[in-house]
Amino acid sequence: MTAASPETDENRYDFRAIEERWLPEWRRTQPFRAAGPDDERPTKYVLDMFPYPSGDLHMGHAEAYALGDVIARYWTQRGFNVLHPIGWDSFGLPAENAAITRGLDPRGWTEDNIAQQRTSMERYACSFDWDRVLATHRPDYYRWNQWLFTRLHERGLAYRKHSNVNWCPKDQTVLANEQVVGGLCERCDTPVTKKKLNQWYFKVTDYADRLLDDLDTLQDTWPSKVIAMQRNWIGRSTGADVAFRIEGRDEPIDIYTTRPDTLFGATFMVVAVDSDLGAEIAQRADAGVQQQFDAYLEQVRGSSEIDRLSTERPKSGVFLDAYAINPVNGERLPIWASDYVLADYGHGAIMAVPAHDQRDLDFARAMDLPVRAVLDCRDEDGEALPDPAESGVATTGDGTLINSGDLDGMDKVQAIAAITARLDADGRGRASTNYRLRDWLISRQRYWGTPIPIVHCEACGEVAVPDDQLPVELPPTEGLDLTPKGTSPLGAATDWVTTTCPRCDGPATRDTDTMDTFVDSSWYFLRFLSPGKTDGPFDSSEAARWAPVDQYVGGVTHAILHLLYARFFTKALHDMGMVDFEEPFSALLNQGMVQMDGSAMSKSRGNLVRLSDQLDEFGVDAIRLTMAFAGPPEDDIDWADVSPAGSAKFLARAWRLARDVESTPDADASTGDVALRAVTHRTLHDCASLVEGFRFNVVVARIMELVNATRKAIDSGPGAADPAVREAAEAVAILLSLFAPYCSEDMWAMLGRDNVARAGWPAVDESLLVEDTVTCVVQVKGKVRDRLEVAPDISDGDLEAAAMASPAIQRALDGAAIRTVIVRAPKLVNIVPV
RNA sequence: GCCCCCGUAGCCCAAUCGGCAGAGGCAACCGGCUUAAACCCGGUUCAGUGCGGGUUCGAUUCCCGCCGGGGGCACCA
Repeated sequence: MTAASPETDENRYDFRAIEERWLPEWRRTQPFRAAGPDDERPTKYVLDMFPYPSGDLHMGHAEAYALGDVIARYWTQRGFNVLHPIGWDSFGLPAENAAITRGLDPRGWTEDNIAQQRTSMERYACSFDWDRVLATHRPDYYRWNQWLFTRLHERGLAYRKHSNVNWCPKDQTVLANEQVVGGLCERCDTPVTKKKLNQWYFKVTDYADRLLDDLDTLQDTWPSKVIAMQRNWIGRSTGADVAFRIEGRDEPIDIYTTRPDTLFGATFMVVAVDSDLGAEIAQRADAGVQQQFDAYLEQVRGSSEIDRLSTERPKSGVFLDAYAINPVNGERLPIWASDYVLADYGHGAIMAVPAHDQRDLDFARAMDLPVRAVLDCRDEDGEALPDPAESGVATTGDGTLINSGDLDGMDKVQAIAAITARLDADGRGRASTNYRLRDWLISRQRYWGTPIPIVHCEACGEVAVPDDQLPVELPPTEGLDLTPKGTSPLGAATDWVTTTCPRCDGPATRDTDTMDTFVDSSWYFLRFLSPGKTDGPFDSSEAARWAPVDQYVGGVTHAILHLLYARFFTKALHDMGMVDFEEPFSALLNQGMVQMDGSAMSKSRGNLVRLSDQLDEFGVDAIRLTMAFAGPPEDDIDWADVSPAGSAKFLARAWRLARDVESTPDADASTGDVALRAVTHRTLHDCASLVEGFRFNVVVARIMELVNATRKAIDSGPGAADPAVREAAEAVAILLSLFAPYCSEDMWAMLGRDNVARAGWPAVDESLLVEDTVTCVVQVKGKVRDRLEVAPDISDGDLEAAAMASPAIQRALDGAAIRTVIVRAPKLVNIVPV
């Protein structure tokens, strides 16, 4: 039975009363539990990116969940068994910072926020399956992070290495490459520095090609922007490795170049100052050179990442008093060390071709090194481009080879092929591919994260914690100083750190780093499928039934980080035989951000709009509707431009339709007013494809039209007792159930029915979609001169005749001879006079 | 510097094989209801699509070049 009988209602729309009526009802009935394997309906997995529980929900959440809910509720109405779960990405720095600054327990703080957010989500009428909630900070979740880590470790995909890492001096922790934005810490905007540390990595680079190539399969279902960003980020480039013999060194040095065709133009070599190679070559030189090198290295190390990133900065470097031999012409090339060559890309060394590379040219001019053009480059008019040595502008385009021995006269493509083949034959080089993408640094020197399940044993080395000893739970915070100090706070938990080796039972210590929280979110979509499973991270049969995610919804802020990592995990799991698909998210919708007066909302800007205030003032439905109606979902919404009051007014208007209906639920719609029925069925028909195309703003506009038409039918048409009016009002309730759950449920109850969310999409009567006449536009020379009402199936010939017979057309033609007549029956005729 | 997206009424936005520039809303104004106001109801005003070319019988739509806004990458050899 329904919660309250509509007769007791006041005669006007009161969103507070309506919310109070239905919220407890839904809490009790849990209408959005996903059905089990016995259910015959096709499945649909709709997933919203799970939130970080940093406080209560804000306007951004409200937008994201409103849009995700439209999709989830739509597929439910279409007869699908929908899985729409929610959880919390609950490890991370805010909890730890609250612990430090306010002395709060991170667990308690986190759980309190989760409870608050959950209450708000329920009020917001999110159609989540509340039986599947998960939170990544709970041991029953992060246990499987650890389990997965050990599987990756077994396969060599999780490894530890010493290297220069990004370091945030404020958070006192390392950062992944992806978390450094413009040389600043993504979280706190502190300039990032470099530090040499022994850290854990996931070998994402092993998957670089697949991560790049499989983007093609997402072409039609992911925003092109996100695909472009991922392509950019992976940054695959093809070229060649070339081996240069070094005087006084046994082993040659490999360099990587994308332009082997310019090999004859190499006039010096540059090694990265912070590479092992640079140090080694400097060491071979005399004390004076060494000293210069050391001083330069120190200077480079001390400069911030921002300085280093500035491309306008003058080039700097040190000559190492060493020489390389160009394999194609035997020339001696001086070797320099500089910071413009990166240690961790390619081989940390380059051949410099100043004539045809701007960076090399800048360096050559600064250090007074020779420049030799080996390409004859021309502009569009065939004029020779100025000599780079004179102009200071490198010619980086294509050109005909010159000064290149027997390669002279070739074009770029021919020369690259020829020289690569020759080097390969001589064993001095080979075709090669490089990536901008680096391995994913996952260790963090912080407390609130998943402990890395590794034990360090003097005898056995790194030993993975066996499955039966997982989870390695975080020690309590009591007695731990969580203040960032550069080493993990877990190191101070002596009892926790001290352990025995799982392999030899000897004394051992636990690894004290915790995992990047992006590990947590890389596979959570699989945990939702069997959140209570205790003998594995997820159930394979459930995965086969639901996964991959059919529709993922979230902000574009995660276009690179989270989505790339989740894709990597999925591919790794695929290779372990745990899932049978290679991409986690079949379709992706990025919603925009909610702004105020043209800029992001923030307390400091003083333009913060509080969600709870908006909900109190306008009601949940009006806010949800406003989010959907504001514009295309991927566009940003400026709250100053939209009208939640207007949405509330519209909902009241829709609600009154149901109130005014005078027929009973068994009324036969087919006997109703045909004109109104046509509008109803046309709307239902069009809205389906509009929702599937994420054109939610247009859907809302169409519902508004239907409401207007129904109102007119009641007030000045066939009247409130006509069955078509009931049919229309019911269609409005069902359509509105995607956007305004409370209002539509109340309408549905007034219409004498129960549970609008499961009402089902009404069958569209195709015969009502055919119009009996169409307005045909008749143009003379492209200008509209007349309109004709014609049958939709009129022939071209009849239509042309009708058009020519029109007095208005004859007047417009004014006796002129006719050159052509274009007929597009039944909508248009265009007559073109001579 | 390279790449991607977007410019339609005062504002948010429609116009989906190139075919009547306006579906919906906000704001403004007028009228009805009201003792009055709000609510509600009805109605009206407002752009020729950033600019310049091109293709076409016909361009908001396709092509080229600019201008303006947003975003990504950027010393990655």
